[in-house]
Amino acid sequence: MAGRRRWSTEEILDAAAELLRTSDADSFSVRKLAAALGTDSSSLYRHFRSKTELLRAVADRILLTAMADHRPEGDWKQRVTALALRAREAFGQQPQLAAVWGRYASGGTGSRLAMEELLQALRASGLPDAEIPARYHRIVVLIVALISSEAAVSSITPEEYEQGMELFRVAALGADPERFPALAHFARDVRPLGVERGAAFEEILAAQLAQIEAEIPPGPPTAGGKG
Amino acid sequence: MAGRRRWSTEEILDAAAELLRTSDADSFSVRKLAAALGTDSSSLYRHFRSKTELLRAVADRILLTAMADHRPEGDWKQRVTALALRAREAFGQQPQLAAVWGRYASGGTGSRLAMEELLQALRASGLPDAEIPARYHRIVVLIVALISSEAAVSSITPEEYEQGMELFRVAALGADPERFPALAHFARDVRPLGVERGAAFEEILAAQLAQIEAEIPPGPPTAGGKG
DNA sequence: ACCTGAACACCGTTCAAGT
DNA sequence: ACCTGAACACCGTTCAAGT
Repeated sequence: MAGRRRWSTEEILDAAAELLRTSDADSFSVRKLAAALGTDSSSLYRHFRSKTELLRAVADRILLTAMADHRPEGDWKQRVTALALRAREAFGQQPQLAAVWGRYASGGTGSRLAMEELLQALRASGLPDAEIPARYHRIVVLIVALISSEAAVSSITPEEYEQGMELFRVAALGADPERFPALAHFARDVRPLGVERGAAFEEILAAQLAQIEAEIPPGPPTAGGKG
Repeated sequence: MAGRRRWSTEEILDAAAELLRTSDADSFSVRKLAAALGTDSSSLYRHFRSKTELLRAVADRILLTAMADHRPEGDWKQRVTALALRAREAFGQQPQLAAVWGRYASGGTGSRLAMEELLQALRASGLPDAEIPARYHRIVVLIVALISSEAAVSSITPEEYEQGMELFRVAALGADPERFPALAHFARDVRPLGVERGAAFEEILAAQLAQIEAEIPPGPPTAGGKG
């Protein structure tokens, strides 16, 4: 096994995923990946046209892993929520992948599994087929935005975090009550981005799903009730 | 005027904003900014501790410009929507700034103006003061996520866009109907991220605001009616 | 035919040496 | 006292020259 020289595309993706998982913040690079594989960065360009293409493939792999053992449960809203939380967890501490995924989507098998589950959940909602693509699009835009934004915020360094908190404190607590009456009034209660974000994610998604539910025309209930 | 050697922080911010507005996608760099000013990049580090700090200051300036002539109109939901659309327009084609803003927020005067207007709008909604900070946070998280995500998606190059579209087409149109029945069924109707995003932004925000409105306790209507 | 060392054209940031 | 040229430690990507 030692001194191996040839690497399959699969092995490269695995190594990249591993490096992304274990390395700090934004420190992933093609050169470091090559070094971890004991080869030169130039040889990786035989497998991928660019760093983006490589990261896109890794992102799909992450999604695939997250979706592989996913079993839908509950009503359609619970299914969409569970799907979103899975994706969120998968990309949680991998801001670079979340950013790539957020910009280009992934477009592989992982992506297919996620698309399929979301579409199935929407079909189970009772929405007519004609209404589903627009709602699907809205949900995807929302989930991708929330996940990639959250990952970006979570990846700032402690120093950057402190700097941001300080700026926020100055902006809020130092606001002139004459010019900024509402801000001065709530200065001690408002929180900056990135603090206690967890709940916001689910609340925002729930509001979107509730809105879609309100648009469902009355009809026979779908199967799944207890009695 | 020619041959000037000293630059104020203000002038540097203006030059940076100008360079960001006119340069392509991700091509902004400290070195290019220094070159545009006719100086060396090292001299800029007297004014800013890091590139992030510089960009954060420029982002706040963008927000300040967008908010300076903003006059609130309509009911609280219209005010929040107008605010969100202003910010969206301001950061629209400046993905680097949107990314920095999305990660750290800006924390200057522009930020204050935006915070103030959002808080005032929420107060006008009839929500009790105690409920406002949590709703405020939800709205901020949502708007920042949508704007920075949209900017990121909009900044991909034409080649990357085509690559992404091709991946999406393969994933959707090539899906095996046995394994991916819903995806195969909707293959021609679903759209990838970044296509016709405009409507989704407003729909998602509207759903969130409707949800918040539903949480408002009954009370005397606020002023503003016609008759 | 396949692979890769070395190079190209960049980065952000620092600091010793200059004026 | 102030400024900055040159350097440090990196990037992603290409391609001629090697085996």
